[in-house]
Amino acid sequence: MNEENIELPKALTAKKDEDFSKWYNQVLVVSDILDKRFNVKGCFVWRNYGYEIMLNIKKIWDKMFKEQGYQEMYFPLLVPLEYASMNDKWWNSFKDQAFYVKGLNEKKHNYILRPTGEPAIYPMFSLWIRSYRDLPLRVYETVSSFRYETKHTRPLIRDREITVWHEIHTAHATMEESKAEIKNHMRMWDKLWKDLCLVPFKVNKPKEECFPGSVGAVEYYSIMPSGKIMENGSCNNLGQAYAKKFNIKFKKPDGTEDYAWMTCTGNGGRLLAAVISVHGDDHGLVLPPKIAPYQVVIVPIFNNKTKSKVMKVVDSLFNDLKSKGIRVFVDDSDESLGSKLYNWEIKGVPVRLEIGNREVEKGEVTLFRRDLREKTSVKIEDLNVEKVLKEIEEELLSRAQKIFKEKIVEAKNIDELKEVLKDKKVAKVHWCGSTECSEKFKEIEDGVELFGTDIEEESEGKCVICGKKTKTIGYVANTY
RNA sequence: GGGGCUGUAGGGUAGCUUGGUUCAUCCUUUCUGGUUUGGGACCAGACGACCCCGGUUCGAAUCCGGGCAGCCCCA
Repeated sequence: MNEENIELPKALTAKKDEDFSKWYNQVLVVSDILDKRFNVKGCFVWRNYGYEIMLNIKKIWDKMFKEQGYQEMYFPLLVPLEYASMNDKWWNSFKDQAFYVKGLNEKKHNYILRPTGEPAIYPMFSLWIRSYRDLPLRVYETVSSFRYETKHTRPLIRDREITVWHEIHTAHATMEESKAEIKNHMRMWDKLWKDLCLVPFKVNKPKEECFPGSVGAVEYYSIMPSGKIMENGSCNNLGQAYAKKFNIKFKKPDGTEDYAWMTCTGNGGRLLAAVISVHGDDHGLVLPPKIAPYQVVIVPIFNNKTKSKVMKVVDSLFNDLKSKGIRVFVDDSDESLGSKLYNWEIKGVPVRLEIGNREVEKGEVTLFRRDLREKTSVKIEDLNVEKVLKEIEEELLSRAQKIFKEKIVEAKNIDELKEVLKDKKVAKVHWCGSTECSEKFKEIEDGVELFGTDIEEESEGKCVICGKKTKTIGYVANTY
C-alpha cells in the first residue's frame, strides 16, 4: 500500500504554509465546522461544532452589547424596494449585488434580501425618533445579509449569505456624541479581538472606499497567512447623510429641528475565518479558550481490569472542572485511543488530559497543550486548568502579535513596494492622499489596493507614487 | 474584470486521449459479528457512485452544447 498517495478522509493533508487555500478548505471540513455541499453558490451549512464556536463568539458580543445598553431588535430580511432606493448613493452601490424577490403572483420584484441593515432599519428610525428625548437610539441585531457575489466565493470569507452577522445602528443628537459612540465601538472590538487572541489592523478607510454617503470609517483588518488582508468590521461615521435620506429628524429643546447624527458597525463569520487562519496549524484548529466548545477533553485510557479504577479518578476530575465553570468533556467512546487523540487535536481543543492506569498509580494526569503540542505530567493536586487556559491565551496572542509585526514592512518606492507584496506582506508607505495615486496602487496588481491610512502615526515623507511631500502613512496589500 | 481547470459511493481516486467484456478500479468511511484499546487497531462479511438538461451515435462516465456547483491563476 502506497500511503503517500492516499488521502485519508479525516486527515489534514495540506500544509498551511505551502498551500493556504487548500489547507483552509480542508480544515473547515475535517474539523466539522461546516459543510459546503449545499448547491447554492456562496452558501454553506454550519455544522454543530463550527456553529457552537461561532455562537460562543456571538455570546461575547451579546454580553458586551447588553452591558453597554444596546437594545437587541430584529428587522425583516425582506426589504421593499422603495426603502432600498431612499438613499440613492447607497442603492447605486448595492443594486447590482442584491437578490431580487417576488411572490409567485406578483408581476414585479418588489423586494430585495437585505445586503446591509440600513434600508430595513432607518425607515423605522424615522418613525421612532421625534424628539431629542428619543435619542440616543442604540440598537443591534444578529441576522444574515445577502449579496449576489459574482466573484469567487469562499466559506466565511466571501459568501452570498453572510450568516451570524451582527450590526449596531445608532442615532444621536450631536456630532460629538456620535464620535464618542464610534470610540465605544472600537473599545468593544478591541476587547472582542483580544478574547479571540487576535490583533486587529486598524486603519482610516480612504474616503472613496467608505460606506456610500458616510463621513468616514475606521476599518478593522485581519492579516491572513496568505499575505492578503481581510476587512473585518468597520466603524462607520454616517454623519447626517443617512438621516437626511431617510428623514430621521428630531425636535431640539429649543424647538428647532435637526437631523440625527448616526453611526453603524458590524461583523460576522469573518471573525471565525481569522481565528482559524491565524491560530490553526498543520494539525488542525487551535481554538482560543474563550470560544472553544470544549476547553478541556479528558481521555480515559483503560482495559477491563483498570476501567473502574481509572473512571473513578476521571469522574471526580470531571466534576471538579465542571464545578469551576470549565467546559469539559469526557471521551470514553469505543474508538481507538489514537483516533480520539487525532480527533480532538484536529478540533483544536486547548487542553487534553489523559488519564490511564499509569497516571492513577502516580496520582498524576498527562496534560497536552494544543498550542504547543506538548505533553507534561502534572500531579492531580497541582492541576490548575484555569491557569493553563490563561497561558494558552497569552501564547496565542503573543504569536498573533509576532505575525502582525512581521507582516508589515516599510517600502520607500514602487520597487520596494512590489518586493513586499511578492513576499506576501503588507507595505507601509507614504501617500499624498490623492485619488489619482490611490488608483495607481490598484494598477500594480489586481487585488492590490491602498486600503487605509494609519489612525495615529504621521511622519515626513514623499508619496511613493507621485513623490509629493506628505505626512500621511498608508498601507498597501492584496485584499480578499 | 479577464483567463484556466474540475465534477465518478459519505470522503479521496482509477477509467475519459482512441465511445463497446469494467452493468465502473482502489483506498477510506459507514453497517454486522468477533477480537482489541498508552498516538489514526485487526479479521471476516455487507451497503454505497458516473452533477443536471439536451445533442451526436446502433451504443456515452468517455465526444459536443448549455446549466449548476467547486477550485486555481493573473501586470
